[in-house]
Amino acid sequence: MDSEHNFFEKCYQVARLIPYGRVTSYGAIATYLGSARSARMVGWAMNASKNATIPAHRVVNRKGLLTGKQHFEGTNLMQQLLENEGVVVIKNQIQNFENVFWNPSEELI
DNA sequence: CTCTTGACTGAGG
DNA sequence: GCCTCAGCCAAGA
Repeated sequence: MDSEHNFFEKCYQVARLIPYGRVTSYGAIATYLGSARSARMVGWAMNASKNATIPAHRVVNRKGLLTGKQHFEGTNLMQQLLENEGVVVIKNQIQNFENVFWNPSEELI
């Protein structure tokens, strides 16, 4: 119902498709969904994703900054999760961001 | 219906 | 490179 192909559902699906040890940006997801200007909606969807099993910690802003870490438990849980996957994070900033960046519009078909 | 908020992004100074 | 402003779209009060 309800539009199984909602913006929300799409966000969730893409988020689930993010490979292990990779990260992407809100804008990249929004662009892949066809709404490049709706990056905020992606983040907002992620907020609602708390009730779903989604690796939201793999989604950061275009700078590779963990802007959403504040929404996780604790203050460095998001960083811990990323480092656990091999992603180097220093002070909420993903190191070697270009290398771990995963673009759904390019790598996903 | 109107106003505010928000896990964003790009352009301008 | 950093700070600020404007655009964007959806949900809640």
